[in-house]
Amino acid sequence: MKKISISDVAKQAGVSKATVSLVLNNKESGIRISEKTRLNVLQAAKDLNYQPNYGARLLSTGKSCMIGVLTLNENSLFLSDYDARIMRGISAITHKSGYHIMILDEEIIRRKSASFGGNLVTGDFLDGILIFSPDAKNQYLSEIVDTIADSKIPFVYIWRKGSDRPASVVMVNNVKAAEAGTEYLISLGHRRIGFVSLGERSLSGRERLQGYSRALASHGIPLDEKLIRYDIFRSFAPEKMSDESRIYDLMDQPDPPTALFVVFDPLAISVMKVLQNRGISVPEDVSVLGFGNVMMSAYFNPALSTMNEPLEEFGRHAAQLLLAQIENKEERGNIKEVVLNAELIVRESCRK
Amino acid sequence: MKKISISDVAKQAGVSKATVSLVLNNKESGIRISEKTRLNVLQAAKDLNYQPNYGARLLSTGKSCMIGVLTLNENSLFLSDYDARIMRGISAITHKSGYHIMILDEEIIRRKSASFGGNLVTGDFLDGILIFSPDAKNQYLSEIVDTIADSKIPFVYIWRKGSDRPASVVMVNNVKAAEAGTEYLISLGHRRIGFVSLGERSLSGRERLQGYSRALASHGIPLDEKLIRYDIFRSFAPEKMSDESRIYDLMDQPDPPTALFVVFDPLAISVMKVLQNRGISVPEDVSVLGFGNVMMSAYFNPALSTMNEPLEEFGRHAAQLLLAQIENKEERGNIKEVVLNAELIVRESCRK
DNA sequence: ATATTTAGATAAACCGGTTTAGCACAATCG
DNA sequence: CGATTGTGCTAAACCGGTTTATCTAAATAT
Repeated sequence: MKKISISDVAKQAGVSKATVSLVLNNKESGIRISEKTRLNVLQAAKDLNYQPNYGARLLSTGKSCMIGVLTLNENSLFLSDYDARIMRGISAITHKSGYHIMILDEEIIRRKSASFGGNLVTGDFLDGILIFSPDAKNQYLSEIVDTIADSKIPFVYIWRKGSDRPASVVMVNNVKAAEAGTEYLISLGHRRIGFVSLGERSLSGRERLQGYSRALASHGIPLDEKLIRYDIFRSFAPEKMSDESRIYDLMDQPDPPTALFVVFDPLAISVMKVLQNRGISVPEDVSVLGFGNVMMSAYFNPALSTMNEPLEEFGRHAAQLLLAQIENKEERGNIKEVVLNAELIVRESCRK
Repeated sequence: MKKISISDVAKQAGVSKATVSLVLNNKESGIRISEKTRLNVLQAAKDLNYQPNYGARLLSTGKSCMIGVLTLNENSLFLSDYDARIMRGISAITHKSGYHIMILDEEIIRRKSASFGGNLVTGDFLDGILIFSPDAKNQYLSEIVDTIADSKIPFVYIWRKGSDRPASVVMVNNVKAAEAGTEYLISLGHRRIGFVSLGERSLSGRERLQGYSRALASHGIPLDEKLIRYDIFRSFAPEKMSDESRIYDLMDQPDPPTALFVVFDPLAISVMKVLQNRGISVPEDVSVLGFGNVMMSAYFNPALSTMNEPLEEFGRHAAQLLLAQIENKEERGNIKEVVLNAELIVRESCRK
């Protein structure tokens, strides 16, 4: 039982391949087809349950209707619901326009092998690419972006401009969000506010520090280096965490913070857990504000108040920017920046 | 600047297209190429930075080296790190073999549209499909599986056999795992053990109930219906949760449970949170055992003891089964069942 | 009645690979 | 030395669509 091809349909309908193709794609090209023939072809296609061959169409049109989503955080895309929310935004848009999504990783792009379907990027397969820029400078990124840019496939950055190659980008205003978060803590009456960050290489961590500083400054609160901590745990995954001492150290100071602004929710939760186990209760003894609004933040006890990044919207914007480029080729090079704001979600972890 | 095609390489090397193709794919076919020509072609390909066109190759070989991952839980694949772990297992295997992964959803498969790249399944694009069977009977599933099966694309089920159409499947032994978990609670000295499940339609919930019952039976503990709860919250997402009364109700009985076996980690965490807020502490007053080992279980305070499903392994097995079918076409129809065991992870939520 | 336009359909080229039958020539054999 | 075998390569068909220049017949204009 062979697959039905367009010729089969043509034969069945008593017309040519060309006619079938024209009818099935019914573009408003100059070419006109009589209603009778049209229905005839449609019927034949239906009778035979004809489905166009993807490869053939790809070859002749050069359009795969496929966009790639690239992440460089090894294995980390989808590691949390965080990325998943972005993906949902992306797929909402792409699916509506008839595009499919492919997951890419560094390895896929760099694979040079001519065999095995070749390289999706250089093989001119993908119609566009969404790049999740890593939070820290990544040695491979610019190399990979070069490959992509050279192949002329349109792409857009998510999170930040990830390389010198110009392209549209959608990002959060980290400074502003951190400022707003800090303002919130200040409005609650806190003046000794700790700042707990990821590694020093984290770009978003740095930006958020700026926002934090700015908020303090605008309320005349001096910035106290002793309240700032980077890389508090070697890893904040509870299974691997080892050095809780560095959070004790923060709290055991003479004039300890009454509130903590932690730059990433999972880290904030780890911190809360360490505090609780030390007998310091949240929010009674110390308030904790997170950033990111990861799923588990709502589940934790106390539920973590946090800055919510509008991730679905993120994905939607990114997809829209990309599709616009794919569809109006003229507009290429017309790069745009979309900056979204994070909003405070008040739950249970801040008080006073 | 047009893309380099195989003809360009042929011209450059002064040989025919056929020769170039033969060299580049260097199969051990009967056809032999002299070393001199081989190097010559290779050099030309390199000089021109030739990359084979994906669509052309797909058309002529019929192999896309692309496998689809289908989920029917609307928007729920990747909703948690849970699925992400399976994905990691899958991609570990598929990437090694040079396959790419595509995310599918119900909508993509059912889309009949001939335009827009057509239907990936019926368009004969995918080399194989992995189906995440939903936990409850799904009205669309069998319809979709029919489409897939009819198209002759090999597929394998993940979680359970999701339709009448035969195919290999990889699953957890829910009964055994629940039995082991319950045994653990019994070994801790508990005799009044509550069982908290998802909706009654949840298949895994039912299987786990069986295991629970079996463990009780084998220790001569009578099954007490009053200790069993389904659908305890309308939704266990904290933001939407409303009726905490039903968990109070469980604990307020004359002879309340001293331990709770909850069939899914996020639910277990919600339960713990409600208990804590009621002043019932875990594990001091009541032990809680979960199932699934979701990421946040390790983060919660107390860290949730739970039955860990070997999800990466799951993904790996599924991918292997699928690739085997794709590659040895003879072996089709040779369906296999892989049943994996969940293992207990002891953390902080059970005591006594 | 003839010239021109137009509607409707198609033949054929094309996309860029893979695959196979067969060719030309060299090497080996009887 | 003719016959056979083997080596190295290629021409050409094929995969299944899309696209465009062209053709025919009917409709309209002159």
